Amino acid sequence: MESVALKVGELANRTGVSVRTLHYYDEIGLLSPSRRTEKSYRLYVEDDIIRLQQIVSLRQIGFSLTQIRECLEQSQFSPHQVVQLQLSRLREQMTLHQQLYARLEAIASRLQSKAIISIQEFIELIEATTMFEKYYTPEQQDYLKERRELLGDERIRQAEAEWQTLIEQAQAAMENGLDPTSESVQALAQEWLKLIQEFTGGNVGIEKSLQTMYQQEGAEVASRGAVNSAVMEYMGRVIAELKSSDS
Amino acid sequence: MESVALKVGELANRTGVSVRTLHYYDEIGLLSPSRRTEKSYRLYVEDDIIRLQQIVSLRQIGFSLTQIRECLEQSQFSPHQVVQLQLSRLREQMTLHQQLYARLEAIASRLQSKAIISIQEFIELIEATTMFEKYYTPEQQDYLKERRELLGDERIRQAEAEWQTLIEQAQAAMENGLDPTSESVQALAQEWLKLIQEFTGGNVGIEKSLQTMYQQEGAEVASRGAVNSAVMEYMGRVIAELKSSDS
DNA sequence: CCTTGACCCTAACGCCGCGTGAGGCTTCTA
DNA sequence: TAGAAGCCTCACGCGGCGTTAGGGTCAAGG
Repeated sequence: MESVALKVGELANRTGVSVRTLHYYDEIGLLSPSRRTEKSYRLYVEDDIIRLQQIVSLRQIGFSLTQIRECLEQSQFSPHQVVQLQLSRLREQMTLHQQLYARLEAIASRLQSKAIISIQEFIELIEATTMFEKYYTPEQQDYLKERRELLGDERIRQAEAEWQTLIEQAQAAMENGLDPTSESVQALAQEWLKLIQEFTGGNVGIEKSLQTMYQQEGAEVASRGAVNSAVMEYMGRVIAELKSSDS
Repeated sequence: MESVALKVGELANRTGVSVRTLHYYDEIGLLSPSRRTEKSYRLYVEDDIIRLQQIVSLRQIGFSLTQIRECLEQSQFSPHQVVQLQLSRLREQMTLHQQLYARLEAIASRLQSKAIISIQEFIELIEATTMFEKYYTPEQQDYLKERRELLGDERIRQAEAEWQTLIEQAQAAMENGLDPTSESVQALAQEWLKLIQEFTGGNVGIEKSLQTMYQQEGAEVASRGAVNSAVMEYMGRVIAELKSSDS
């Protein structure tokens, strides 16, 4: 039974760890071979190999090299604690990733309804999505996602075009000083409310969140430049009129 | 309406981006302020601020600075594609994390049944866990986890002690050259099988996986040093004898 | 005996996205 | 007029190696 002593390359081949990694571990003093040849070739004896396997094992469960060092060199350390710590860190990471994933998915699904999109539009979409996260509860977000799928890309594109028209009409009405009680403006308001209804599915909570968003961020930001606050204020009056005459 | 022009600190305060980050973005040419004072203070005008917001938005959905640069500076690029790419990368990451999490959880749950544990034992536990992943299907792993919970920590500790005893007895029997058909050895084999049964719950697939593991890795590795292959071979013969006499 | 090719060595930069000083101006406030 | 606050430009540090670059060593083959 002669003593085994492997050179870096040999050890690397057997363990699947790269030569550079072994060099590095030597460099930082995590695993220095017990022996060297007279030409200073690294020679790893059995104990070194065992230590390497330990390092690899600990690396596999996501430990950093610093943690591994502490774990191997200090006799007092609690696996229980360290594993729990590792788990909680991982959980944090994972929830962050899940949030990111949800965001990306939301963006992806909305991208589908657009055929071609400019970078500017793309970024506005991202901003809108993150704004949504601020003002809608997760449940509301799920609900809205369902609604969008239910309506279909086709209808969404249509609705967006209709919005454009409605906003232009509202702007024109306001600039022409039309009375909020006038018939044509009231009809406009009805269309306006119908579109919102279609979007919210009549969900009151969502309408409230939408209102909050417009109040907090201002009409320009909330609508991403589609409408300005003057028009919103005007339409607010029109709608109030509509509702009071309604009752 | 005078032109807005913010100094770094002001911009930093308004956007929540750190001064250092703004410096860095300037350094790598991602966002260089359009103007400077004569004392070379950075002055960010409106366009710069817009660009910063775009950068922040893209960063929020996990884009690298390089990606952001490409996205902003090249007119031809497909948001659809990039988002899909990002999603698939994230999915990969997430499955890796989930695997890691499962590993850590498995280790944590087995740590519970040990009161105090040495580093060496801890590492052996890790190795055992990763070996399990190799030889058992995910379903089998779930099943075994359930079994362990069902048996309880107490019983597991007991069983491990019993194993020790059994192995010692088997070793002694072998060394004393006891005949595989002898009554005492046959009784030993029955205990042996009973313990395995308790662990596997009588699941045939799991017994097969266990066998495969012992064959592929060798008894010493598979049992983590608890038993050597000579004893395993001996007990194999004893058990074969038991089964043939059984029928 | 000499060459060739497969190894080995050390040293040092590169990655990514900044945080954190150090050392020295400028600008605002008391 | 001083001191605080804010600005500037370097430049190192992090983690875990990959990747040259430039040079020795060793066994086999011509």
